[in-house]
Amino acid sequence: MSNFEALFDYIQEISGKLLSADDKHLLMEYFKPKKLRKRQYFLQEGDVCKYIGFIVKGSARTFTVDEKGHEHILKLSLENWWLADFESFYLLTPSRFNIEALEDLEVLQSTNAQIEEYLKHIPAFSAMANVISQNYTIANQKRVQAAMSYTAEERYEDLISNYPQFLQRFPQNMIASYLGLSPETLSRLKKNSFK
Amino acid sequence: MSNFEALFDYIQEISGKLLSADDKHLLMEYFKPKKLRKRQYFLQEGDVCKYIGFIVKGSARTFTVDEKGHEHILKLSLENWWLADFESFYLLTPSRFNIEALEDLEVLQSTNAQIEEYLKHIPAFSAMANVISQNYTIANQKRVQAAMSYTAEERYEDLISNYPQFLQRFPQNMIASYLGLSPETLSRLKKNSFK
DNA sequence: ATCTTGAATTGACTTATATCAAGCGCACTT
DNA sequence: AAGTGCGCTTGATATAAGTCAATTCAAGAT
Repeated sequence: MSNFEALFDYIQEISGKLLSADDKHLLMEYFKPKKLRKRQYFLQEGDVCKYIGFIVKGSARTFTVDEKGHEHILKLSLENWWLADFESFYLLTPSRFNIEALEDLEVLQSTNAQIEEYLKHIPAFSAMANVISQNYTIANQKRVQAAMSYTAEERYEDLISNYPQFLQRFPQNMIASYLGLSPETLSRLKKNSFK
Repeated sequence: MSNFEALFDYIQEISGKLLSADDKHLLMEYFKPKKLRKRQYFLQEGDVCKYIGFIVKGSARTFTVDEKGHEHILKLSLENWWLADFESFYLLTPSRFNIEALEDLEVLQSTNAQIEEYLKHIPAFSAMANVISQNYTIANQKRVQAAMSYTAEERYEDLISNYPQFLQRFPQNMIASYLGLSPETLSRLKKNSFK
C-alpha cells in the first residue's frame, strides 16, 4: 500500500489547515496508488489526460516532439508535485504532451470529477488548490519572462538558484532541453562559467 | 460613472452563473472606477501591486527594464482582461514590473482583501476565478512552450491566430518585444512570410 | 572481464537573431 | 505648409546558439 502520509502532509502544509479523519478516508477512497517503471508513460500524446497524479516517489518529464523529431521538455517533476497536462485534464482535449517516468515512479492519482468532489467537501483541499493556483501563476509568469528576456546563461543560473535539486536528479541533456538549449550549448556554458 | 455592465457581463459569461441584484451592489461598492491617460502608469516597478484592475476600455502593457536599459514586454492587455502583477498582488512583494496605459484606459479596481470577500460571498465570482485560473494555467503553459521550442516565425504565426486583434491595437515594436524579438527581426520576418 | 550503449565533451562550421546605422514616410505640432 | 519625432524598413556586420561529427568515459548487459 502506497504512502498517503506524503499527500496528507503536503495538503496540510500548503493549505495551513488540518485534515479530519473523514477527510483522510475520503482521500484514500478515490486517490489510487499507481506505480510506473522508469521509461513508462503516465500520459501519451494524443490521449486525454484523465488523471492527475501526486508524486510520492520518483521523477518525470513532460515533453513534446516537434516535426523534426526533436524533443522539448516543458516540465520536470519531482516528489510532492502534481503531474498532469492541465489543458487536457481540464478541457478533456487530446494532449499534445507526453509524460514519462525518468525514475521508478509512485503516484496517487485521481480523476477530474473526484477532484471536484474534494474541492467541495474538504476545506483543506480547496485552500490548497487556491494556493497552488497562485503559485503556478507566479511561477509561470517568471518562466515566461525568463524565456523571453534572459540569455541562456541567466536561465541556467536561475535554475540553479530556484531548483538546485534538479542538477542531482536529472541528466544534463534533460536540463538543457528544459532550458530550451542544445546539450552542447549547456555543456560549453558550464565550462565557461568556471572562469 | 463607469460601465459596470461590462464587468457584470464578463463575470456571468465566464462563470456560467447569474449575478443577483445584491451581488451587483456589492461589486459596485468596492470596485472603484479609475481612468488613466495614455502613457500613465497603473503600476511602477518597486511598488507593491495593491490593486487588480478589470479593463473596461483601453489597453496596457506589462514590462521590465533590464540592466542594459532594454524593455521586455511580458503581457499586452485589452478590454475584459485583468490587470495586475499577480506575484506582487498575492505576496505583497515589490513588483519587478511596470504596467503602462498604451491608450486611454478605464479600469475597475479592487484590493486583494476585497477580492477575498467576493470569492466568499458571490458564487459567480468564485466560479469565474476558478475558470480564469484554469485558463491562465493553460495559456502560460502554451506560452512557455512557444518561447522555448518555437522559432520567431512560428511564435508570430501563433500570435496571429491566437490574438489577431493585437495587430490592430498595438504598434509593431510592442508586438516584437512581446514575442521576444527585436523590431528589426519582426519587420524582416513579415517581409519574408509574403513569399 | 568484455562489449555495448548512451551521456558528456570538444572542435569546426552554419544559421538565426541582435546590433548598429542610415533613410523613409507618416502624423502631430506650430 | 514646414518642421519634428517616431515607427518602420533596409543593409552591413557581430554574436549567440544550433548542428554535425568525432572522442572519451562510465554504467549496464552478457
